[in-house]
Amino acid sequence: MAGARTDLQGQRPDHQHDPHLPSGGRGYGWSLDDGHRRRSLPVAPHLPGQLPFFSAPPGAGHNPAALPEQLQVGSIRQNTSPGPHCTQVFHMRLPIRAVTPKTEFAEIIGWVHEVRDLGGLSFFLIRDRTGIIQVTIPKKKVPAEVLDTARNVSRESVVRVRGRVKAIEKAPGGREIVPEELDIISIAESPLPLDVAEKVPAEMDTRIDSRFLDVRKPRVRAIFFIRSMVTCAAMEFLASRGCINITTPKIVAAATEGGTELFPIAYFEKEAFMNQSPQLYKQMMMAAGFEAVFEIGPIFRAEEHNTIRHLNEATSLDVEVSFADHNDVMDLLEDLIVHVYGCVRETCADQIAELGVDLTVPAKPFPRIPYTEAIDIANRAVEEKLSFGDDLSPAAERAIGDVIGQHYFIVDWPTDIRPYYAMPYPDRPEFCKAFDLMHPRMELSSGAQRIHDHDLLVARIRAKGLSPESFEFYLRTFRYGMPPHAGWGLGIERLVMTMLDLSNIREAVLFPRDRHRLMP
RNA sequence: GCCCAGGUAGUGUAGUGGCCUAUCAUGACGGCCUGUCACGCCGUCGACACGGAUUCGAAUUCCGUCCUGGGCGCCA
Repeated sequence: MAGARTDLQGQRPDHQHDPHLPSGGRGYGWSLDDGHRRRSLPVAPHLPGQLPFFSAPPGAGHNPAALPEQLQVGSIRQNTSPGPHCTQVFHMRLPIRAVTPKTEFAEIIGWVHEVRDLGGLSFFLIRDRTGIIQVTIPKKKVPAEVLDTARNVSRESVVRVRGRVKAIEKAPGGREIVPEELDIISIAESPLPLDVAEKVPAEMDTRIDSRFLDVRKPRVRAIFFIRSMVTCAAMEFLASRGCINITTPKIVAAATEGGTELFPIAYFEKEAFMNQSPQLYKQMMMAAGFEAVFEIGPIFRAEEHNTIRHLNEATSLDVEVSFADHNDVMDLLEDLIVHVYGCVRETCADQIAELGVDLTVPAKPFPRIPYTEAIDIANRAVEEKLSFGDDLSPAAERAIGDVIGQHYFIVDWPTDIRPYYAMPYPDRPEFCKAFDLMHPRMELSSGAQRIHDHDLLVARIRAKGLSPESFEFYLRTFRYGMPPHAGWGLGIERLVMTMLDLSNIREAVLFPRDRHRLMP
């Protein structure tokens, strides 16, 4: 490992700082093992259990006790566990956000966000995922090595800065570091494939080509921090409601539901497909007696669509609950949406501010509009009139969304345009207990009470022109005691997209898979 | 699958037959500058997707290829 040392670090006398790696057994080369540094560093910047950058800012009135009861589930909101966003897992350096005007001395590691050279004075903005800090270099006052390194550093290089913190009104965050040491840990090539400082915009295509750089932008990173909170909050919420977290196969034998196109793959000597939905498997877990399950996982659709709201690989949050009907699971879905919005609002204030969105928690209950009424509303607004049995066009969805102006359900769909497993109303079988959850912009989720009667299910499969034989692995679970059940599937990307008012669904996924893109 | 729009320095753009060895911004490089915060100023560098055609002359028109964006369809 010692041989790996490069001349970038050559001038540094302190061997314990070798950034090249975890020297054997003791963890990180940067661990705070030097007596002097231990003394000079501020008191532990990480309060136990604190989420350094997800916690609400001081004075923001973070008071879980004041929240409506339905929002007070679990620990994420209350910051009692480190959680997935905690920066304090490693102690190689101080997270930039933890450097305050009161900090005396700090060592930070981050990316060079911007450089402004004023001649005798130059400013470096150093960024990590917690924030940005200004490093000020008065050329006549810093060591010659620092000056030398500062001359050679390029934007987006990773640098280590160690120095005294000064409280300066004029500096961003009211503080800056004057370096005693400055090392280039990893030099960035130039020019950059896109401008991380966001002075010049980049097209989505360029951005995805260099997604690792694109997500360095604080604005883009904020989307994914929030997405993380969305899924964490949803999981926590569902667990609190007694749902069991399951995973189901993504490689399946047959086109199980008809309808959407599947991606074929080679599975040894057999043909197989990428699964379009966990639907059949989560229903099978009702037969297994799990009573309530959820899964967050990928789904694959081989449709050649080319729109800002479709992906060929998406993330679905699927829920299935026994001894429940469509109304019960709509209530659950509504509660989940409100909970997730609430969690994001409470814990991601910085990210919301970064994105400049107005994130209001939707009010319960969401209106439940029968399909026939939805058609009427749409027909008052759109040119292309819909008739009974038509699915809603994107224009119709938007027209209804404009009228309703908030999240809403469309209920009581014609049985013919819903999947075979949707439960028809016994007294009017042309309608079924299916629903869609709509955001004013688009569909977020669809679900239904399912058919739990074997023979009725077989009849419905036949009526759809499908063959019950190819569903035997599924149908047999209905012959040994299948409870009544209901459930839904929710598109995570669409949830994030509508929550943050993103113009393109690709913004809500790190590495989108669409009609043309397979890399990176 | 159908339709529409597009491809110009690393990035984002202007440019609809000669005014273009191509505009502006950002960037990189060099120089000046001690409180910037999209720092400022001076200078330099860097591009017309590919192939063919029309024309005295093509970034610009036409044809083909490749690539891209979007709408619709499709999408429980």
